[in-house]
Amino acid sequence: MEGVNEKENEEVEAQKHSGPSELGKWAEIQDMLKKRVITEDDFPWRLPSLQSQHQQLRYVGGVDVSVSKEDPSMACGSLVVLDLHHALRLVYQCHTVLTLDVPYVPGFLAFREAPILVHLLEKMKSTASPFYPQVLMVDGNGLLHPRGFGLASHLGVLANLPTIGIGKNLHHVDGLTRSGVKELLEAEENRTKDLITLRGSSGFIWGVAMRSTQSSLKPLFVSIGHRISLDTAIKVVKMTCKFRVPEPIRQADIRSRKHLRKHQIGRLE
DNA sequence: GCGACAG
DNA sequence: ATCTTGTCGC
Repeated sequence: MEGVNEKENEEVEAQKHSGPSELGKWAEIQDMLKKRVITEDDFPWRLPSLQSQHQQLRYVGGVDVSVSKEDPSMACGSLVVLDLHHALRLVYQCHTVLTLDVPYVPGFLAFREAPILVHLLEKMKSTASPFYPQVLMVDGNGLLHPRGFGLASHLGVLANLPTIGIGKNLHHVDGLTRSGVKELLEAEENRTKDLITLRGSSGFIWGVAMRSTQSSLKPLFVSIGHRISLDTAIKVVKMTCKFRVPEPIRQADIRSRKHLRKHQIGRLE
């Protein structure tokens, strides 16, 4: 009977940023699209192995959006594809500079970034490039999200592509907190483990905290995006980690930054 | 009531 | 997210 729940708080918050009840509508859209998420392996390829007469995973994509600090309405979205068969060599990259009007609101990142990324994917698909990604890594969470539908899942459903969510920070959900996870990682029993299952107080497994490199104390937060199981997602992430951040994400990040700077200098007066 | 809150 | 060079160490 107390009408003051989290949803309403979000709506109040929304009006400060995106107009009346915007967040409520966004949450409805998320709940709707979430019904289409597939949380098991759903693709024709297999993980790379010595002998396999099946199609193998080879082209792994990564996406990122960079924003200019001096002009927060200016952004650059990037899509890169790396070749798993050739030491993660870059085989495709595409960038688009545009103005952003949608603000960043925690829990609603997709409404800010997904349209840009969908555009990049559609553009690539229309060229019939042989490098179209078999799986896409996204800088943002998948199931690890207040409503179980973060950017990686959102993009996966819209593009109908297997996606993996990669968070560099934990988004608090279901009793999981940064300090709590930090203590888990430092617990004696987990000292040497590189994977910590993120089980919330509800019992649901939201993803894993992963030490992607031996030298990295700070974990990566991996979750299912769409059309892939958590186990497979973890394996793909491990295969692409030269440094803490997996190469597809890292390359997209580096290149979108660089592209944005170049674009700004080009139109500087 | 206050704080927390992916990028 | 963004501002940013050098620097400490394997």
